[in-house]
Amino acid sequence: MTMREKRVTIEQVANQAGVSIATVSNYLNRKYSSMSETTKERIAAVVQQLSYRPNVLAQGLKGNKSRTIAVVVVNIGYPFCVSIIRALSTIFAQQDYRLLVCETGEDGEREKKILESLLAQQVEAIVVQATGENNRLLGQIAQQMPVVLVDREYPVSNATQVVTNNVESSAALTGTLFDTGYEEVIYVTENVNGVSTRASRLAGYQRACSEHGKQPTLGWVDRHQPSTFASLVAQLANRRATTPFAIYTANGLIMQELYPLLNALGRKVPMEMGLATFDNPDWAKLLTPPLTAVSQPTTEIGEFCAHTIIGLLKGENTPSGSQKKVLDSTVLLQASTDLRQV
Amino acid sequence: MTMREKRVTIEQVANQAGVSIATVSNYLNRKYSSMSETTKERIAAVVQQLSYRPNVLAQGLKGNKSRTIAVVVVNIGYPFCVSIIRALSTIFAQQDYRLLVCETGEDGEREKKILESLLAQQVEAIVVQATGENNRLLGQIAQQMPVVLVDREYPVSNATQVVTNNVESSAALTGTLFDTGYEEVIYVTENVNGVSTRASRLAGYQRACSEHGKQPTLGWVDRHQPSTFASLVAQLANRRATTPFAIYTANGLIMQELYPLLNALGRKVPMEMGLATFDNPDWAKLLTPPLTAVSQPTTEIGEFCAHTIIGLLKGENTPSGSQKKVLDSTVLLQASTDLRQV
DNA sequence: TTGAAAGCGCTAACAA
DNA sequence: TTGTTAGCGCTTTCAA
Repeated sequence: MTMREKRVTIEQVANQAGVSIATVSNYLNRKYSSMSETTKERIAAVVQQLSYRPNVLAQGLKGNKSRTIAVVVVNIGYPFCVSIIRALSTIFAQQDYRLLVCETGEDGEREKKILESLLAQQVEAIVVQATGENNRLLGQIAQQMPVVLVDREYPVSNATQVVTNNVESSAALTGTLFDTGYEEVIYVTENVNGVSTRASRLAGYQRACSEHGKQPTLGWVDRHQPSTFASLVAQLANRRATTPFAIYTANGLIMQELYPLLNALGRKVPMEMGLATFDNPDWAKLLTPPLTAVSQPTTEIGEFCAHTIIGLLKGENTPSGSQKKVLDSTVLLQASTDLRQV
Repeated sequence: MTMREKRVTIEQVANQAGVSIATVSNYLNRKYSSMSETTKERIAAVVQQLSYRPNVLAQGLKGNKSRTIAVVVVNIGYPFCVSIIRALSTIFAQQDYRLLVCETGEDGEREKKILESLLAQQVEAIVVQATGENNRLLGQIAQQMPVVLVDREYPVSNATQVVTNNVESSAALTGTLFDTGYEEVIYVTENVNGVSTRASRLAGYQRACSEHGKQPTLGWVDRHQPSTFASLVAQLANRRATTPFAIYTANGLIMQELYPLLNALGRKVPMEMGLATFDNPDWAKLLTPPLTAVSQPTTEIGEFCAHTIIGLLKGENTPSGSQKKVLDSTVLLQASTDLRQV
């Protein structure tokens, strides 16, 4: 490939159209207020012919506007993140904003690097599913541009928060499991580790337990250590098969790991063992029986973030202090926790 | 939030450090060849103190380098695309390149807009899972920067192609199903519609049929029209249960839609009905029984694209003409097509 | 109705 | 070893 063929510039357009650079610029920015039809047409023709496109970098340098928004998530592959990214991408594309996608891998250092790089990149706003290790930095950034914390809550001044009602929906699911007839609900989670969603879901579970006069039972796993799953399941294997219990996992990824192992136990679902998970991965309805889940309104979350930012960006009205939006998840009961069935 | 606080510029750093702008620039670009320790230290201190970060837009304007790569996929949510994006993102992040993610939704017009916008954005390279409707435009772009066509093959001059051996792996899977003992393999696909992967997988299926002296049976569905799935399954319901047949879907998304309907038929899998799919979605192993699948080396594909681009970008050695790389998929046999089992 | 000219923040010759 | 200067391509006053 023959690289670096000189790109067409506004100057060439101006020359060829026989007008000044400024006039072309005005034309491009639709400042037609007073511009002869002939000029317009002439410029249009040349733009067409040269297939000229203004250099976004140059435009940005002048006005400090990059027309770029960044989204920073823990893992680009998580269904939750994918869904958020899709929503943002769709809306921003319509508004002629570009979307920069970054991934922290739950690593605070990496997150810091990313945020600094975004600053250098002159992005106009940031949506971030934060690790919680850079709250101060995020606060500073939020003084310069819109920052939206999504999914996880942290004390960051000037940032907008968009979260779901984790405590309530977790409690609702747990309560339903007890009401359905499970004597015991075993909650399987990762180390909370400062992550607000994990803390909230756990709290919701615990609240429901105490409300139902039940003892909480926790199973701890680490997704990066398969042995933690194995030993949890080994414990379960030793149980008497008399009282039916339910397994409730704190997110879909845990269930994804755990499920094959649970299956190998040979316990009948849902009669001997109920199965439920937070998150509603697209495979939940493919399992036999289909899996009870808490479905988060991911598309709405993404859309809300996008609209918030667009609002902030055009209306220069700057709502000081932090805003917080809570969206509601839905409990989807399926056969995997239905004790009434045959 | 108090927007638009003046950002720190190189000039302020220079002033405060008592040196010239050029010296700061040299320092930033590690052109230490001859620079006194004191100067270095002084600049370092000021950079630190002001937490200065060079404006990427300005840097880019000068050298026409945006340090941005774009990836254009059909759908950000498809597991195949997610996997590619992740690989690209990881590698480019390491090299301090940013990744712009765009989505065409299989729409040629939208793809065209995106490509033009990327051109304006001065991206340095493009990875694209193309629709096939902008081959000429892609060819032109490929004269200015590296263009990698991924997944789908089209006649685009100067572009690198990265694909998998769709024909062979599809034939291999089909052949295995026949060998296993299924009298008939029903291939379920979407309209080929000019998409090379669909054509190849279909061709592979047909080849295997003829090699085994079997009649091909095609089921056509449209993912945007649920009724097509329903009517396909209705046909299957009328079959006598005597001869075992297998269903082989052209991709994971089709299987995802089809599976619940097939399940409702009540046919025993794998004895009365075998199930297999192209793609290896992460839920394949969660089904009962686990699903036979053709696993594409998505991570390798992404990595190959990334390395190709990085090579092209630094080594200005310009390999003229198109290159083509074929990576091999793997057939993963699971219980869903295992007729030997009890 | 149009154009000249001054930057935006940075890099890279070339001088000193 | 460091500084001066001329742009990169565009927007935006301010004049003409």
